[in-house]
Amino acid sequence: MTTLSAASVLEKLQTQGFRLTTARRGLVEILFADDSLRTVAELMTLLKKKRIAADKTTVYREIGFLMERGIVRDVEFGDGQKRYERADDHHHHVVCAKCDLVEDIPADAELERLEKRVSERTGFTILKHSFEFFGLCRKCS
Amino acid sequence: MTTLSAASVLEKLQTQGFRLTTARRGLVEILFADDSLRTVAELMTLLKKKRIAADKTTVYREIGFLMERGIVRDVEFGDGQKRYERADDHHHHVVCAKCDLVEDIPADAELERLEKRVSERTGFTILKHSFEFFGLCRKCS
DNA sequence: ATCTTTGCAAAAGTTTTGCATATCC
DNA sequence: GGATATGCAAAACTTTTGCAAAGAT
Repeated sequence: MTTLSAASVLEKLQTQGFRLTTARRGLVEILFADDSLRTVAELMTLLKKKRIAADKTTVYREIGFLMERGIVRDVEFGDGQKRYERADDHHHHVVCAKCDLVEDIPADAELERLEKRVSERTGFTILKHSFEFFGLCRKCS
Repeated sequence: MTTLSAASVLEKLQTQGFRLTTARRGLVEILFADDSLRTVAELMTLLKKKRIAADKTTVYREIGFLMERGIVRDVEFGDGQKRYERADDHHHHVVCAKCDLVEDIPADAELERLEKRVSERTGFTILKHSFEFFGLCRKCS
């Protein structure tokens, strides 16, 4: 699983006939700068910092566009708003119930093996999975 | 982990000074009849079948009440509405992306061991986790 | 009688849709 | 020109809140 650069994602989209608008470029750059999870509100703030004006409709639509193409994926923590992250570089999260700190869980072969186990036991063809852990971080516990 | 009956849950609540209203009784009976996941809309339909009239506010409030007491828990599949299930009898789900079939994943010691591993690796005190698998069921794949 | 629970209406919050306009190639 | 992308306003949905009334013990 290679880690993509914002530039390569954008280039590929352009090749496919899609346009490199400032909103698209900004969002891809933000989401591929690191592996953090962003709400739509956060994405809009970050776009503003880049001096990119974009309506929330545009942000929702662009995120949808990027999800349909498997570039971005969404994660839900159960607080009512979805969070988005780059879809390559697959990993999972621990969320602190007190301070909302989100950290990645280091890659774990055992974690990934589970998909096969579950497939064998249920007969489902597993396309994706979501593992989230909730607890107290080192400072809060 | 014992599997509770609706009656025992209700009895305990009564002991604690809470009232056994028809809405409370109906919701606990519905949620403890099996281990399926229910949206608020579904809960309201099921209440109606039991000839129990309850406002959606009441259902939301009652679910909140039951969650605060650890009787019910919520699970998110990412489709915008929360689903609720009995909190005892812990297990996980596979969801079919095509027909929305939800099945339980058979108990798996390896699955549960992960919580400890994650705790060790991140330093978090893990309070709960959520594992959901999405794919195609036997009929749809 | 008292504390719990309810219903109704309204509000809040996130996400989606319609449509006309603008933009890129 | 023709497809893609955008903004604005309005709608759609789920969930929450305020408050007065009703219900349970």
